[in-house]
Amino acid sequence: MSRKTEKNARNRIVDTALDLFYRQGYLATGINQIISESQVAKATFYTHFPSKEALCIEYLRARHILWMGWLKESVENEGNSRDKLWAVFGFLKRWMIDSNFRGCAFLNIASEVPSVETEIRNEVKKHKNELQRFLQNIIEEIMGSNASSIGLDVPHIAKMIYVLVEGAIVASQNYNETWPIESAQEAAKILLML
Amino acid sequence: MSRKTEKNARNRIVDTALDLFYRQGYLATGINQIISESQVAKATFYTHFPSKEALCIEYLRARHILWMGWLKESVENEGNSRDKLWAVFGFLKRWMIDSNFRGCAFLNIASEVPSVETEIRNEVKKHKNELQRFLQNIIEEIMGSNASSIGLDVPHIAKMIYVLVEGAIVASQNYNETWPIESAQEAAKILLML
Amino acid sequence: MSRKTEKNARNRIVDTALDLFYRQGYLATGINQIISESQVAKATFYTHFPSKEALCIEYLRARHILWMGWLKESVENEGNSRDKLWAVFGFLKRWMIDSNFRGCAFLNIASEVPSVETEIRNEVKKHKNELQRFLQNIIEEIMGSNASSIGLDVPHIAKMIYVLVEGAIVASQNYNETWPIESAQEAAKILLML
Amino acid sequence: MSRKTEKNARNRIVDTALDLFYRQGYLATGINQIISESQVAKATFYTHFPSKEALCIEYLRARHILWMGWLKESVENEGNSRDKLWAVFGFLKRWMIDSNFRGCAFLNIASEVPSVETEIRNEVKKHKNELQRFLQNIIEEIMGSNASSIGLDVPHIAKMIYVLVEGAIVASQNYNETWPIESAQEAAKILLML
DNA sequence: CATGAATGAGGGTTCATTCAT
DNA sequence: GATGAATGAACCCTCATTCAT
Repeated sequence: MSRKTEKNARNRIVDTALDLFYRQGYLATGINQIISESQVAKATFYTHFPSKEALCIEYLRARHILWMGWLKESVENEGNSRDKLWAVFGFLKRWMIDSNFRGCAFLNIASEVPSVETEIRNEVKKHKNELQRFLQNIIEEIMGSNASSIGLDVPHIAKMIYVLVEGAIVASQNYNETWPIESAQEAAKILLML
Repeated sequence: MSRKTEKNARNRIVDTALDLFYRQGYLATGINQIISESQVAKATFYTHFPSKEALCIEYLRARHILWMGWLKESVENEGNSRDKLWAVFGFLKRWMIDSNFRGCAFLNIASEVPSVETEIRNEVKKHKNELQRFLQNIIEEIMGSNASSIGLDVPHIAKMIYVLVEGAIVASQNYNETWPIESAQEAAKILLML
Repeated sequence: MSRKTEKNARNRIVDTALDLFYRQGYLATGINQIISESQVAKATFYTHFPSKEALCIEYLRARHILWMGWLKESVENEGNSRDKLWAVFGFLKRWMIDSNFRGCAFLNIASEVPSVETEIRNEVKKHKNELQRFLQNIIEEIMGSNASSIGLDVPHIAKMIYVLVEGAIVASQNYNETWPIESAQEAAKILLML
Repeated sequence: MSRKTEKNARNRIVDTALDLFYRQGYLATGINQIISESQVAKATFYTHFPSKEALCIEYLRARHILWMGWLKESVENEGNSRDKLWAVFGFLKRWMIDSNFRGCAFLNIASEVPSVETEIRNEVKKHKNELQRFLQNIIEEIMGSNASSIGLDVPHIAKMIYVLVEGAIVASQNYNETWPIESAQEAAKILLML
């Protein structure tokens, strides 16, 4: 009894999308491949999802839960708040390697779907908002609630760290190497030593 | 006399690709649209380019020259080396706004083409290498050749700045806002104040 | 109510292939013509056949059944085993005339598809194997199980007759005349009179 | 100095056609491949040949000279007229093996071009006529001018041998084996032992 | 004599979606 | 809830041929 067939059709479809949309890209993945790998009839697909775009939304939501889960797991055993931040970069490195440097599912979709006013792009923003909140919480733990001596407060620093994280991901994706993540980590270290 | 029709077929095709591949994406843009907007017969396209992918290579090379030109223009009137770096961020803001926050043509293509061992992805790497060199030259001017007091040398800092720039571009693209570029600029200021 | 439209799409496609692939040739017949004469949408074709080559396989199998049916019909009313063989040549003549001397569907395809290790060429071989078996059975009936006085046994003679039949078909096809079939029949008569 | 480039354009084109039309087939070989392998510009091709079909005619004529040359060479050292006939079958075997069992260039073209009233098909017939004449001459040498005891004269027997040769070629082509040529030879032996 | 650019028509194939059952 | 058949539009690419130079 395979892992896929013991689930219902809808779950199999989403699981397949999680794999194919991420690895091959959204546009490069056809409905035919999805239904074929999901072992689902074509019409069955359309009883569960009104369109390919609807599946994409579902994909992004599932991916969000998955990835944020990985992220949170990676810090939950760290007592020290600074260690949490370093754990984030450690996670990024492991994740990029494990995913064959495919990069961020959400930024990738944003590249494929230029139109901003779409539900897809909205999901991307929601994901990045939560990533920012997550990072800001850690920064807040590190810095305390008081602003730094040179006038930089938590939200400012958090945004810089967030930008570093994004740059680390896309640069690592481009080069198939992890040094950008290490550079970002070093930069974060400096920025927080204020 | 339109700007396009006074050129020859090949140039019209590349110009159209510069527009469409960037705005709509590589996969979302069909050969049919390209030849129709280039006012060129289908077979004419294929006398100039062996495949859509070959045009993509040409597109990336033309885009590289174009964008690096913009980048270099933006700093050439700055005498001070620090001002050059701030001019870079100024350029990024203007560019993102003017391009409707479509982001980096090269990173977008890298998202659409997951396979690393392709000529396309190679062009992306080459572009980013030159961007890194450009930034490193400015950092070198700023820092001088001597390493910073806390042991960070030019290449290290340059990589951090590069990662910040990448993060600024993709985050700005995602949010359709310029604050990530400003955050990156602030972070760069701190990193270079060592 | 036309003969074609009362059947389902798949049958209409195969029927059309039976006609066009045979009359015009495999390469000279495009998918567009097939779907147009089958009254079928292009995508419908590809729900039934993964490729043009797959239809070709189907065509060869259908043609095999058809042609072997004609061949067997032509001898089934002959009591005498020698008469059966002469009936074969009689059939060849009628068939070549009725088919406008287009010749053997299988040999024609073999001429169009040089690569031997293809499923298409394999179907050709299978057809010719069965034709050989059919002829050998008749030869066996004629000669009995005992070898001829000059040492030629059934399989040897059967192969000669088979080669004669092939030569009769292609020579008749080339000249648009039936005399090669008559020459082959005469030769067979001599070979079996041993 | 390669063998091809020392010749003029026209010869290079015909040489390329001799190779490609034979190996790949007429329809499967495009003008582009021919001009590319001939190292000739497209327009140069059309200054020498009004159409692809015209090149095909030229190809068939060149092939005719080539193949008949091989055939005649194979018998010219045989003193005995019977040995000449056996030499023909010996040649067929060597030729089929050397040509990778691609078979008769003329019959192959006849399969690809069903329309009988074409110059192409006419060239095929002319070639086969000469092959028949060649065989008949040998048969005549063997049998003398007097008819056989059972009333078969030279033209009759020659046609049978011709049909056997055709069958030997196409059957050998189909199976990628030489036994049909040997079967034809054995049959010829019997037919001539009258 | 030779040429690269240009062409309309068509090649085989896949797209996301809808339908009747 | 699930299905296979059917679809029009579009996919990338190649065909044999002609043209201006």
